[in-house]
This record gives sequence, C-alpha cells and structure tokens, in this order.
Amino acid sequence: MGVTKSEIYTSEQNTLAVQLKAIAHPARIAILQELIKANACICGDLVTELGLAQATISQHLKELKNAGLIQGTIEGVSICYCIEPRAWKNLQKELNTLFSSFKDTNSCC
Amino acid sequence: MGVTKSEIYTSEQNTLAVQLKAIAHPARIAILQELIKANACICGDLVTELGLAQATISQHLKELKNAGLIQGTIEGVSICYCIEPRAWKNLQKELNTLFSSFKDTNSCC
DNA sequence: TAATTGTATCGCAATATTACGATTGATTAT
DNA sequence: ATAATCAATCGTAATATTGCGATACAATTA
Repeated sequence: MGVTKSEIYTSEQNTLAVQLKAIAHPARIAILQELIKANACICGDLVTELGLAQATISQHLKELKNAGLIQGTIEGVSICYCIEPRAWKNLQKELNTLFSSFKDTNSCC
Repeated sequence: MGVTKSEIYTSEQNTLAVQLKAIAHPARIAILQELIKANACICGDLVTELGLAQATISQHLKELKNAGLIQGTIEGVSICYCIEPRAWKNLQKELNTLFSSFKDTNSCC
C-alpha cells in the first residue's frame, strides 16, 4: 500500500499526472521559467541563479528530462538545456482541453 | 533536509506549484473530470465510479478542497462537490501565461 | 599525462504522499 | 430514541520526494 494504482486510470490520465507532477515543484517551475526567459540554451548558470546545491539542481533537471519537457545537449564541457517544444506544446494542449472542458453554467453549489 | 525550500521562490511560483501538485495525481484528475462531466454537483458516486476506497477518495477530495479547486456543500445526508469556478479559471490563466511565454524561436538544441 | 571544469550519480536523512481498514461524526428515516 | 447512511478522520504501512555532501565521470586545457 501507499503506491498509486495506475492500472485503474486511463493512460491519458496517467501521463498527464506524470507531466504535471514534473512541473509541480517551485524549483522546477523556476528552472522552466529561466529556460524560457533566456530564450536560449542555458548551461550551468541555474545553480547560481537558484539557491540550491548542484546535486539538487541536477536531480530536478533529470526529472524534467524524464518527463520529456526539456532536453540537454552536450556543449563542450557543459551541458545545454532548453524546452522540448513538442512535449511543451502537447502538455499545453492537454491542459487547455481539461480546463476549458469546464463550463461555468453549473453554479449549483 | 528533505523539505522544499519555499522561502527561496516567489509566492507566485509557490502557489502555482501547490495547485499543480493538487491536480498532479491520476485519481484527482479523474475526480475533476467526473465533476466536470456531470455538469452538476456530485455526491458520493465517486467511490463507486473510481476503484478506490472511501477513505482514499475522501482524502483526495480534501486535497482538492485545500487547494481551493473544488467546493463541497452539505446536501442532506451526503455532500455535494463541484468545481470552484474562480480558482479553476485563475489556474487556467496562470498556466496559460506560463505555457505561452515560451516562443519556439530558440531552436538551438 | 595531469589538472581543471562542469555535470551526474550515490548514499543518506528528513519529510511527504498514497492507500486503506476502522472508527467517529452528522444527518435523515423509522 | 434507534437505526441507517454517507462522509471525515485516525492510525498505520509502504513508498516517494526533497535536499545535499561526497564522489565519480566526461571533456577540455595546460
């Protein structure tokens, strides 16, 4: 017990949950905003930008990468991170579908 | 250690993370979709609808309520849940801001 | 080759989450 | 009042997350 019962949900619900969980942390939100703001790839500046240890940042980057939301390419000594456009837009679409499926006509509470 | 360092982030980043975490679980996504689909308040049908124990559903509902995304009103013996329109639309707006702040012009990776 | 630099991984401790049975609390019906 | 019904809470077990120091790895530079 204590483990999410993924098998009782649709794959859409599961994947949406996984991607949402990836961005549901202030550090990872901050990282994504930095990547967007830079409008370019960012290498190791994230460690100095946020107030977290290098190991912690690396772990957050790994989770964002696992969720497919960012990508990293080797750029000499360092590694270049940026948004993965396809997954980003896809998540945006999924969220938009979910949120706009609610019509405010049922004010029954 | 092991606790999120909320103090190093902006309040916007923190509240967005809290609300995202609330919907970042397949059971809670399913609950929200049920509430929306019913286009009306739903009482205890959620337990039979999803395959989870009553205590578990109640706990998920509590988390959604804590995040302000749903509201429950007493309806006789049972309790009526529905989307909280204001918080729902606000989160939609926040997410739209985040997602559309990314312009796909920086294909440098 | 050796030193340097930037990043990933390991191992650990603290805390949070998930799920559920059992119980409690509140409201309606008998 | 008593029983029935529905939901919240408690307690507990299993697992996941968060953060970081220490270390390992990879690529460049001296």
